[in-house]
Amino acid sequence: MLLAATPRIKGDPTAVTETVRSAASRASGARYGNRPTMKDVAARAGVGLKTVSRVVNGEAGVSPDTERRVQESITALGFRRNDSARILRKGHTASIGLVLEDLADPFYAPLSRAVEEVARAHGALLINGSSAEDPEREQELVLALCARRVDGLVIVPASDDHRYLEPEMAAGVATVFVDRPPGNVEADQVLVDSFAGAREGVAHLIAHGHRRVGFIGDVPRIHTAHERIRGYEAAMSGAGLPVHPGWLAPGSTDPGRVRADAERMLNGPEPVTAVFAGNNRVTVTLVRVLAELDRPVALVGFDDFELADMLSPPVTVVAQDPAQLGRTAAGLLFRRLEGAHDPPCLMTHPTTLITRGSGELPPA
Amino acid sequence: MLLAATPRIKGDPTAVTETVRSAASRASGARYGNRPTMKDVAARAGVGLKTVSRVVNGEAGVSPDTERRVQESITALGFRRNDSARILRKGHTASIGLVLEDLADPFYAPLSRAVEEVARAHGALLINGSSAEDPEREQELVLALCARRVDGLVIVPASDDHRYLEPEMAAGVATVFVDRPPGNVEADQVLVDSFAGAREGVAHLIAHGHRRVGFIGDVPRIHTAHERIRGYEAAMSGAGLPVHPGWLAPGSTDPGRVRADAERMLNGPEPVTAVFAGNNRVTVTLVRVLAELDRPVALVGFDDFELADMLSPPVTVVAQDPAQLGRTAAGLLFRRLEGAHDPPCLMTHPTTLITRGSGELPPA
DNA sequence: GCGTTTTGTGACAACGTTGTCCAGACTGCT
DNA sequence: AGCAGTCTGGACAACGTTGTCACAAAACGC
Repeated sequence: MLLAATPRIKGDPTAVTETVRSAASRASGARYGNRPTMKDVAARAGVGLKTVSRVVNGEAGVSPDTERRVQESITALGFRRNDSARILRKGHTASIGLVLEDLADPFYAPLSRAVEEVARAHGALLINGSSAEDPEREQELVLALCARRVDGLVIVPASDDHRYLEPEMAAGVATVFVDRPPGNVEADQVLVDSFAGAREGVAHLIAHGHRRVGFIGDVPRIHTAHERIRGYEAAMSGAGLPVHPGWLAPGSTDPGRVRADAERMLNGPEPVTAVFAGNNRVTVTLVRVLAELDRPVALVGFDDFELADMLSPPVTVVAQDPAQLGRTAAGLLFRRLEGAHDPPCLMTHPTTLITRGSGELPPA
Repeated sequence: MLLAATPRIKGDPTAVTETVRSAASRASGARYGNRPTMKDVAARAGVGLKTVSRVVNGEAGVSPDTERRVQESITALGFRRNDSARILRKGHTASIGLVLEDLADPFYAPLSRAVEEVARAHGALLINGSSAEDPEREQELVLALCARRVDGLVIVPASDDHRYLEPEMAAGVATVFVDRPPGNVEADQVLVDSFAGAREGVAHLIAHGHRRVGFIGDVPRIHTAHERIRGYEAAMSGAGLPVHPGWLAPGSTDPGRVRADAERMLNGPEPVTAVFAGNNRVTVTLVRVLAELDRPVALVGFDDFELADMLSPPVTVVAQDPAQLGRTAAGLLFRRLEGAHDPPCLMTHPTTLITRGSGELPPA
């Protein structure tokens, strides 16, 4: 039978579809969507419901003989405990939620992985979602997770108002904010010192002789972006340098936007000799833009990224450790879940300037 | 109150911890861990339980006045429907599970994001976990997801035997395998033609004059790795070229291992003039190794990666589209969940050779 | 031999929701 | 006024599990 007539999976015009028909075509007579329950197991083993529950949960007080019968019955029926029912009964879910901007972003992916690792160590599962930097979508996701009764939440906020979380937090959902602070709510926060990091990065450029330094970063609505702008301004004014309006270009991380603004400040009336990039997305685009120029322009980027050291010139960065951020946040969360009742705390991680070459280029 | 005395979060010796005490210190009198239920809402609104259910679910048959009273009661109590109970009652969870090797791997992160996006479009949440290439951990994760009664599973297998999934699949858990085929089970599969891709990549090197081509890839236990080895061998033998035993180096993707094997085949008795890298992890390490040499060695890598075009020389790759893979797999999954009953199918995506320079270097 | 503990087991209610079914209060019609 | 039909609302059981409690049988002390 060919699948040509079945509805096409949208968006994969190239894939070749075949029908699989391998080895033993099992004639499993099991009913679809109708799983055995403890009651079924009990009936088959000729024991009471509760006895099955005891065996499944490894509780004491079951004779070896009974246990064997129950186990046999379990495997024969392919029984698996329904955790939904268990959760309903026990009141907690052994799962935590993670909401961040983009799961696929090289900055957030390690963070996510680290949170997962900590969750696993605590026997919890991780449900995660990407907010795509959309406050409404963040809220929608977070509340969906709350409805699932996750035990706790790790949030990289896209929204700047988290009052919608108040009833949830009051009801006992532990919540930790990472990378950016919450709005209008008191909760644990794990942040990076973006201000100091950006200031150090820009000061580094100034120390290498630059007086016209540009900044291209994310939209200032985002806390970290705002802090990095502040860091840039502090470094410039700290060195007694003016900031020409064309040098400061916050906006989306869309490569087109970044490129346009970069070209404007590189070819404008007061051309910059160095650029500071507000995050790894911007840095990557700037690497391309600067490579096309015929004169060297210094570059320091916020966030480290893979192969930064293999580019020419190698890229100097203000590095942060996203995995560490995730570990810290998740650690904090589980400490709360285990009953820590300290007032909400703020943990600030420092950044590290890694000099590789691009940030040490002298002004052209 | 200082937190210095509280248990330290392990592994962040550098972070600075403070206590947060901001704006309005809310004196919320809500009880902890004891959420209002529909019953509570009903009592407060002076209506029946089912009426609340109707309002919450937007069902018809509630007068505007009653609805208003119920809504008021809901917001006043901070009620949120308990989806655990709902799931138990309704029988499906509107969530799917994704198990892959490493959420943070630049190859899998976009795949994961794509699956999430499709899930979201279908109103489902995504629970995911990393198997870390450990078959036991894969099974543990998958079964935990089944116990949560996810509606479907997308799996990048680490194991080569999925008979443990039979009862689950028989019970109606839709399952799609991505990137690698399942073992001993019939199910939908979304694969990439690794064999053809690798053969094309190696043939490309041969076409540029190389006769001593090395292969460094992942452990052959992994299906894709095995296929790529086969592709390498097919290209070599297809061109009538011998394969010196030292030229074929499958193993872990650990940089140390890759570097050691690379150096062996570059400096051995029959030094290779070109290397084919079995995946993006290997390619990245090889870029570093080759950059240290004083002679040019050609390189083609399986998997595209960010900034490959900005290295010197720019890296020629056999590209696949992980996001597309994820979209296809998730699409297939939801088609099943919506009731498609075709026999299991196999969708094979082709690869694309992207020539950038490193694969077109002539033999030294 | 009796009472007393210990051990193994099961009946039953509860977790919070939704589906079914029924009842009362209207409406509009003869 | 009487009747059918519609609209609104609620009582109740069920989903599959676990905690509580009670009860029988076996094991113990005297």
